[in-house]
Amino acid sequence: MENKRINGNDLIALGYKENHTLGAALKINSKRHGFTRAEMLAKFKSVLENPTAYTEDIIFSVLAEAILGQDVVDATLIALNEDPVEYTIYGASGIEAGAKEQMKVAMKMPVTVAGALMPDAHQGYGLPIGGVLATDNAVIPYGVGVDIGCRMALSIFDLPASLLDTDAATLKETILKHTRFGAGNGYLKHERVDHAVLDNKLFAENDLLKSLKDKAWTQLGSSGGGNHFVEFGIVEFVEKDEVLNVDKGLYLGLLTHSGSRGLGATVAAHYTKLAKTLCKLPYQAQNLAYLDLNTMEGQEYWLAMNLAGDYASACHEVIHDKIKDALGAELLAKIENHHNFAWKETWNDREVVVHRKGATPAAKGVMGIIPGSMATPGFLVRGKGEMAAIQSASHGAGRLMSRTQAIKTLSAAELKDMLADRGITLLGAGMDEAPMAYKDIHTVMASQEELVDVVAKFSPKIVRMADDGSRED
DNA sequence: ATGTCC
Repeated sequence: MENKRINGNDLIALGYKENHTLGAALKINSKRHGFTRAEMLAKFKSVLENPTAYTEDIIFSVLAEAILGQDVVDATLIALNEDPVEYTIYGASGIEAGAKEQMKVAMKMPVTVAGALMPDAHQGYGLPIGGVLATDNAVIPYGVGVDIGCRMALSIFDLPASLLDTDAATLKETILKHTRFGAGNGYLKHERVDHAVLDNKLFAENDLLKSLKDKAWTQLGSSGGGNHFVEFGIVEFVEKDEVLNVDKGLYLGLLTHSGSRGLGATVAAHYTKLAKTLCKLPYQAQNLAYLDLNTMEGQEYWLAMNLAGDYASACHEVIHDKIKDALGAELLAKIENHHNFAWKETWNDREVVVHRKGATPAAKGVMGIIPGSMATPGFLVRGKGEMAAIQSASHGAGRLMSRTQAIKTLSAAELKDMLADRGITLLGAGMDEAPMAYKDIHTVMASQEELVDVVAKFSPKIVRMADDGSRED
């Protein structure tokens, strides 16, 4: 406690305003410069009270200048509205305060038309994960998320789910052979496959994308890390679905979760930085910097975002095709959806840009997939087109604890027992992906009954994720 | 999420 790191709240308590001076002070504090916490707090108080005395100070001049100029700078910033637009929260009691605070800031943005918070929401950069935001002709790179086009795909095969018992070894080998995980990982030249997405003319027209094309090729059909997975499981239809034309029964399914790999990450980083230089917002809203779609930069991002989305889709397609061919299976149905993306949609008779950052599109009749965790079911759903939710639903159960907290507190033995108990084979994965680190999917689903109907249940049985070394097999 | 800071 004595030497605890000084944070924004400590500075606000000293009288600092929540603007760029806070950032300048925290940046200085990050080095501490040999001062104790108490000495540093006294310094910060003194600089705030008499900034002119510090304009030549080797450490504090940057802060002093920021304080002296703050009124001028604040006047040049794009102002937030005083009153946030009202928005609906689903499953509010299970959502951390930080996510709601972030949403409130987003609702004060001058371009904001409407918003909604999904029941799996938690804090992110700018817009919370599980946040849906409709804007007027503007796109927020951090409203889409850093993994542009992160998405789900489910293949339902014409094979009985009993193969998971009778042919488990073959299925396990098939996943291991045809998937690749880990940050930065991809395929060697002779292992690569081709896909029409690589012929997109943007790879020749946009300099940034040109520089990323080769990496995109090497990573085509790979899965990456974090919460991404490829898994076999049981697809359960309790009754026939007339639209999909799938009979009641238990089928072998392949479910994948991944995004646009290095390509999307680089696009996101580039345009977030660009948006921040073009769109100067108050401190609390800096990560919500937006690009006007009537500008060249806005158009460029829109096209690059769509390419990253197509690329993410292609990655899933490659994985599903390889595995379907290896099994010699036929497809009964295939369902897929982005859950980190922005779309032009009509909301209450108005054209808006809908950002879904960790949210499943759920327009009336639109199908989507909401995964649980490695050891809990996911759901094939059909949207109800609820306008209060901007036609969206959650993109999963949502994290209950941070990755670091999960690795520090959860028991690997407990996870092992749970997997054995449920008959689940886990390949790779770290403790941060243990089911105990996630909210209860059933509670989350109950919170969004107005948003989606459940069509089928998916129970994971053979799960592959990136290995981060925090768990022994 | 991301070769986890060009």
